Amino acid sequence: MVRITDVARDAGVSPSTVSYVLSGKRPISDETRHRVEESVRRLGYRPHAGARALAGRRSNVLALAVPLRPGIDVPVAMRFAVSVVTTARRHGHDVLLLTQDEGPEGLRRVVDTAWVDGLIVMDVQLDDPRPALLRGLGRPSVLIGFPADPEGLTCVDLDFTAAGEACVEHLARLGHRAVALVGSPPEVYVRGTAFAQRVVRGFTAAADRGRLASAVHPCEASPEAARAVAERLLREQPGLTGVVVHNETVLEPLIDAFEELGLRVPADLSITAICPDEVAASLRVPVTSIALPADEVGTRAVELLMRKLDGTAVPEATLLPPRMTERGSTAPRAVA
Amino acid sequence: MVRITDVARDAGVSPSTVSYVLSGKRPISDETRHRVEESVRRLGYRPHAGARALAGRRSNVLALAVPLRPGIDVPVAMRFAVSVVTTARRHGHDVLLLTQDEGPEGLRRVVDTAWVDGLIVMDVQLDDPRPALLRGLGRPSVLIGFPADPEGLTCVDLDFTAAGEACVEHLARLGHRAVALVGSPPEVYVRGTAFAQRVVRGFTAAADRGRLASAVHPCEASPEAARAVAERLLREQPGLTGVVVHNETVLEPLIDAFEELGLRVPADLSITAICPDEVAASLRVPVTSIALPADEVGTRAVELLMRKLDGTAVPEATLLPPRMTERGSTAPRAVA
DNA sequence: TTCGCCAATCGAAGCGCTTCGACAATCTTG
DNA sequence: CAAGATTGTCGAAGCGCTTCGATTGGCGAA
Repeated sequence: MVRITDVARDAGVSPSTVSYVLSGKRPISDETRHRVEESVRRLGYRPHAGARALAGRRSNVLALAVPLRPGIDVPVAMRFAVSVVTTARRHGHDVLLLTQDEGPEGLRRVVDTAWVDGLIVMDVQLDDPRPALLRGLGRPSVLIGFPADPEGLTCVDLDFTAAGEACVEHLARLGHRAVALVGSPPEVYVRGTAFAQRVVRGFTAAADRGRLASAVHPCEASPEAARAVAERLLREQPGLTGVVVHNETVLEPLIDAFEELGLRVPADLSITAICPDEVAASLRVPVTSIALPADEVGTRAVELLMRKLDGTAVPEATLLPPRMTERGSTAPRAVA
Repeated sequence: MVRITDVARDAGVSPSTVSYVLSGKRPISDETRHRVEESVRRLGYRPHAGARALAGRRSNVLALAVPLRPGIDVPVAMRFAVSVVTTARRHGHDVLLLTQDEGPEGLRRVVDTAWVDGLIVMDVQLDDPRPALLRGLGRPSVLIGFPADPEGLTCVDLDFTAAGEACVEHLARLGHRAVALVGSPPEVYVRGTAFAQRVVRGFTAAADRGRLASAVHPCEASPEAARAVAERLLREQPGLTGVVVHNETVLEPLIDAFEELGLRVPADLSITAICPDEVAASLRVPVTSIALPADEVGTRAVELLMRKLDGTAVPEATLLPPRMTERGSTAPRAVA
């Protein structure tokens, strides 16, 4: 193993000079710097991470807590993780992978042992125990998703309110005058993630603003429930021509139900969804949708964390703007 | 932060005694040990990971290189990663996540900086540049999958030969006398992963042994290719009643094609596959299949690595036995 | 010419831990 | 009952790096 003293001897300088060349924390003359850099290259010197962490009080490692719970969209989670790793590397950091099954204790452990400089916690739920822990941990952290009380934390997520709005506005622009939201199962609104409510809020606000008739229907994750909701929608809202779906599992059965009830998509009924692109694109009728921008969320989370590590103040909430992909499940309202 | 000297003072012993209590590397009297353990608990002492890595020349961290390349089954890869982390934790190790985009250099970096004690590399291909690198790295490593030349390396994978055999034997047991293998796209056999060939070998060997008529057909990953293969099979092998599919993307179109050609599954034709359980189970006709046992592969990889870290010799190749899940796509051969 | 100043570099002191050799104290054994 | 072996503990020396204060030499100002 090549040590800093080996480089120093090779370059004819002291170890501290080598350190300063590498860190740039003190001015070094061009000539010396070049000589040191050349020695580093030639000897293939790589600072010992443990020694560096010990002396410098910085490990250049981030912890990433990934979710396991059922209901998680695995490819999305993975894309997110990859973008975190990639961005962290660009900032000279490595990523320690934590899974849920060690529980919140795992977070405390990697902080207490000084393994990590900061933490990124994915899939934060409304009733999550981790935010409270993070507040007391004394290390910078960034959350993906919003807990019940985001006070004093840094959170990143898709702007679900804006997503709900964007769906309605898209339909309104196409001339639709009566819209409905098919949402998540009822229990999600009670104790689940905050984003469900935010979609409802955006949906309703945009509909009211545009003077569209609107209705919201939670929906269980079963084909039967989808069928029931479809029938109910047509019964209760006769002029309905636009539907927003925020429940990927019922998307397909819902479309089937509508077509069996005699409505063609998009000729008679326009549908937009908030769901992963893969789901929207792989349906029999590809659906115009807004996806969770996993790459962007990951990148932003790391960048926010880096700024916190630098001591810079960052906003508590970062909401990423929704981006809609049109896929042909929406069309201008047919004039009767 | 609580240091080892704090614990030592609290327990009335020297720091080295605390260290020996924690590591168990020297005998300590019961009485002293209990006093130290009590102090550790009360003060919430957690050894500084960097200091430990520096002094002990062991970081207790593993690197896990996850694949990104298209064609990877993400949920399977994720389950694998999770099982690696979980098992590593059980052995007191953490896991550093490496992605492909830093290239093989990333492996060298984490080894040179002494971040990791060992490496686990997923998704090893026949022409992979990493095995050569690993050989020269001077740290224990375990590969998932087999490179062209596994000499001197430790590799784990599903026993694809046995999987091919198991499929044929299952069909033979049901009375089928003529079977065909629909395999991966031709290019996979040329420069892809080694497992494709191994399936063919097992398939052929078992068929010959059981005196079944057999044929092997590579197949492109398109519905049209599936259709073409289906037609060709029926034309060239008139008595065919059993098909083994090792190509998840054409599984569905293939079944459609057979049914359109007038063959019912499983009444007229039995089908078994080697593919992820999710794929096999979610088809219109759930398919009897053999899956890659992701959890088991991950666990085994870590355990092998731990043994190498302990200096124990381990086998170069570990082949996990296939496990078949019956799902109703296979039936006894109808007697004409 | 002398003084102070700044830039560039060095030396030494730690960071918190493990480990090695030493040393009492206790226990065997002939 | 002395000599040696064993057991339990301590002190000190690092592990490889960063960082702080000190030092040096060259400079312009007095």
